[in-house]
This record gives sequence, structure tokens and C-alpha cells, in this order.
Amino acid sequence: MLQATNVQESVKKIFTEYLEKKSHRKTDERYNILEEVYNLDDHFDVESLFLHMKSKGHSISRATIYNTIELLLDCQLLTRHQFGKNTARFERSFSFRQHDHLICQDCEHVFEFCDPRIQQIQSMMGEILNFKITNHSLNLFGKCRELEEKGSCKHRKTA
Amino acid sequence: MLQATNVQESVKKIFTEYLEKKSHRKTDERYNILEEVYNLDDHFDVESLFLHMKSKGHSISRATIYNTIELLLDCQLLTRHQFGKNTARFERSFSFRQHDHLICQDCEHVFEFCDPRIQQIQSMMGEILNFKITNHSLNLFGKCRELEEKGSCKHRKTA
DNA sequence: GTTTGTGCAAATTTTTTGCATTACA
DNA sequence: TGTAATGCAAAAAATTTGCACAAAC
Repeated sequence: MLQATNVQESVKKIFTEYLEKKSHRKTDERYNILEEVYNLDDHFDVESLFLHMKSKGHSISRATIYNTIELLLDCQLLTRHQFGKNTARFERSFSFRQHDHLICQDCEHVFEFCDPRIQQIQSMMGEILNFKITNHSLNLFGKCRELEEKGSCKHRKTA
Repeated sequence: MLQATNVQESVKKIFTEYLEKKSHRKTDERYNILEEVYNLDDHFDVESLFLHMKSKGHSISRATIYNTIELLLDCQLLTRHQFGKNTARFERSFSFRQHDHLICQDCEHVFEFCDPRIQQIQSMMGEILNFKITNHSLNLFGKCRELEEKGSCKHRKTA
């Protein structure tokens, strides 16, 4: 929990510096959203974050969430993903080491993994194709063992 | 052109076999969409395919395009991508070797590349995490040389 | 002749925008 | 106090669905 608190403090400090540098106002809503984003363990979409915050008693609007997410993306505290569905999904990105995703086609559960060769591919391709590559996303899609063996998997939400 | 014709003939045959196996009807619209998809050199979204077909004199509806795309995805003649925007983009996938994408953040132009290490990562991660991986998508995002040097790039469509 | 597929329009879903009000600086 | 940010609702964008009609089989 100490570690978690430090993360909260660190990202709050980073966000504050960013807001000051950009002359954006330091509103409660922005800090509330930041805090909730860093409380969530998993990837989330705007609607679920909205409902989550509503259920915790925050009075917040979707528009503010969309606006604040833009800021968090801009200062690299958040990463945006699109795992094949129409809804964008987000993930906190401070103090969580670079990783990629493995998505179960059935239950859509997201697993994470890390492989140094991706960085190598990234820098080599940047050189060859004369690109200044800033980031990448590698998604592997497949069926988890449970699904293969039993025909369904535990993370599945809808029948 | 001979090669192109062969591709058209091949995909038509594959599609026909698929439709017959699944007991789906062989409609003109479905074959028209397949042909246009394989005429397009670049990645496309539903709206641009719709407008393209309209401009060529086809009377077609968006609903039919969405439906047919589902079939083409199912028989692997088409691949779906989501390059960070809300709109899904598609790409013909028969006789075009496996590749990944490098996307310019500015003009959104898509470049293609190939690296065998990705397949290695894919199979290794499948073993380690006990996943039956069926496919992957690796996208590198960055700035093309022109953009870096001149502040803008030729593929850019909108100011 | 059945029944699936098409086209159109309406409905959903996800995101963006306009505007009156609130509150940061 | 001036102006940016919020909340709400309406608009826009992307996709899905319902239904009458057309056309495969």
C-alpha cells in the first residue's frame, strides 16, 4: 500500500507540473479522474470509468472524462488502446513497465507480457524506414487454455 | 495485370467455396464488394468503400457492406485493423504476405514492414502463457522523415 | 414458392460539440 | 473579475438492427 500511495503521489505531482506548464487549471475533477484511473487495476473504457465514478459518489460528466483523458494521454500518464472493438480502452502508464497484450478472443480478457525483441524491431525499423518511432502496440489474439480445453473461460462476462 | 487477374480469380473461387460451405447465397453485391476490395491498393474504411462503389455506379448500401465484410473476415480474405482512430480499417489478405504496420502520427499514412522475430515472439508467448494464438497486430507509430525535417508530410490529407 | 439477402431508415453506441453556469487564478 | 472548465444535452460519427421488398435457390 505504501508503494501504491507513492504512485498516487507521484502521478499527482507529474500531472500538476504538466497542468502548470500548459497553463491549465487544477480542478478537482481532473485530480479525481487521475486518482480513479490509478486505482483501477485493469484496462477500462470511458463508460465504465464514468459509471465507476458515479457509483463512488462523484458528480462528473462524460465530457469532462473525455477532456481529462486527452490531458492524461498528452502527459503520458495514460495509454490508449483499441483491441479490435469499437470502444477505446485506456490504461495507466506511470511506473508500470512497458509491456504488450495478449487478448482472449472469447472473453476479451487482457493478459500482459514483455519481450525485449520488440524494442529491437522498433529501433531497427525506425532506422530502415527513416521513421522517428515514438511508440508501438503489439497485440496477440488467441484462445486461452481454458477456452481450448473446456470450450469456455472464466473471465468471460457475457454468455 | 495477369497476376492481378489471377488474384481476382483466386479470391472469387475461395469466396464461392466459402459461401457454398456455409450455405450463403451468391449475390452480385457480395462479388462486387469482393472485387472492389481487391482493386483497392490501400487500407480502407467502410465509408470510403461505400463512396468508392457509389462513384463507380454500383447501387449498394452500407448495411450490405458491413454484412459482406463480416463474411470476408470470416473466410480470411480480409483483415480488420484499428490504428488508434475510432474507425475500423480493412485490408485484403489473400496472396499478400504477412506484414505489420508503421503509421505516421501526422498524416496517418500506413507503411508496411516484415520482421521474422514477431512470429518467434508470437509462438514463444503462446507456449509460455498457454495460449493458442491465432493472429497478431504490431503497429509502430511515429513521424516520417519528411515530417521530422519539414514539419509536414506529403501524404497528409487535411491541413 | 421459400427463405435469405438487400436497401433504406431508424436505433444504438461511442465520441464530440455548443452553451449556460461554475469556479480557478 | 475574466476566462477556462464543467455539466448537460444535442449533434456527429460509426455501427447495428428491423422490416418490406427483391432475388437466390
